[in-house]
Amino acid sequence: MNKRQLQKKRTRSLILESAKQCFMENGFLNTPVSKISSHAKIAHGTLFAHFPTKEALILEVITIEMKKIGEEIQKFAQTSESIEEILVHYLDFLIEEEQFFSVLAKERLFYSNELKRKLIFHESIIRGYFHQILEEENAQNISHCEDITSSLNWLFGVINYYFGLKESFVASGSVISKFKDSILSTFKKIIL
Amino acid sequence: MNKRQLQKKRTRSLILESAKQCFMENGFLNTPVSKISSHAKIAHGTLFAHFPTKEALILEVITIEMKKIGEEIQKFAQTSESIEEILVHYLDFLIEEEQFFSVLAKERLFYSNELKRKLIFHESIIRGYFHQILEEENAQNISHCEDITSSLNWLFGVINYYFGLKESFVASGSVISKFKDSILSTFKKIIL
DNA sequence: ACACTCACTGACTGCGGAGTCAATAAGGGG
DNA sequence: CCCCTTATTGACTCCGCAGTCAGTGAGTGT
Repeated sequence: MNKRQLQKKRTRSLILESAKQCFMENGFLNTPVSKISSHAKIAHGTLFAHFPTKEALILEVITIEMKKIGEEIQKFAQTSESIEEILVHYLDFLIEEEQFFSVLAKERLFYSNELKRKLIFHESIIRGYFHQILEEENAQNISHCEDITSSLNWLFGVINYYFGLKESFVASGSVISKFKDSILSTFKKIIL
Repeated sequence: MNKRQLQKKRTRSLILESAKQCFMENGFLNTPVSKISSHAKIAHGTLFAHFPTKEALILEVITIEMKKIGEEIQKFAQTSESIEEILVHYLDFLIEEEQFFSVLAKERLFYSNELKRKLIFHESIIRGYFHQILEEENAQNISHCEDITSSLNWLFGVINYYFGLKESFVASGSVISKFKDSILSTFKKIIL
């Protein structure tokens, strides 16, 4: 890879980093492209040489992040024995990336259909892991969850609720870590 | 009231009706003021003679709707004996006004702080009824809900989740009515 | 009948922000 | 060293939309 290609690649990842930073601070919709470019210390037009539209940039940022989650989840889905264990891991992961996810939770309902489909696709992978383990535990009589899908709706429902109203629940810091124990114990009630 | 005052009042309520209609179709944020005025068959400027800003109009529409809910809830809070009964009533009410509430659920996280506070205030009234009844049932050993507040977070969480992803869950018709039974049975598990 | 008030009109202004493009300069191939 | 390629630049265009305001005509009070 020669100097030019290297430079281009560096600029691209610089844009992606700056974008993620800005998006986490102000949300996707409230971040003008100009803010990202000034944050990355590049010209406004440069950004459009790398990404045809703002939408494409958002899509890329989210795709990258989702890929990371997918890998992370897969990792601890394989090493976790029980539904409780995998849920703990999942919540810990959300806590780590809470800034990003809370923005996502707040704005997801506004995105284009392509973006929505992408999000749903990734969420369905995560749901898949939970689903599978719950089925296994049902079979082993560890849990007795008649309707796994709707139980997971409750789970993702609260999580999104906490993310969405984060500011009402905590002045600063993580909402999920504040309610982690409560989430765990209530979810157990639902699946038992 | 003379002709003029009457006319003004009529125009005002015409605007409010049209606004609610347009908002339900396209959401608050994606409805330009021009669409509301053309729907109401009045001039663009007329709207601003009645409401100083678009924000004020949204606030008014939501306030009116919230008032209705408050009254409705109060009515059946007084006549309902058990938490299950009041929840059924509440869900039925949401089903009736689902179009409006699903838009609200999707966009609530984007509103100005004043609007958010207003929504939270109204929601807290509803929560209050549920809270009170749950405390009473706890006292009578009908339910055993250690953490009422967080149980209600789960409840409002799923409801918002279903509203937000409505289109993914049902092609047309009401999401809440589809999941009503599941919501009731799961909530019972949580509070018992 | 006359003057005045006021709801209503719609063309106009201002603004924020997405996307464009001719110009520039640095890199690479011969 | 020269010419071609290409990443970068930032001023500019375009667009949608919120909010304005001088003008109009019907309503009102005397």
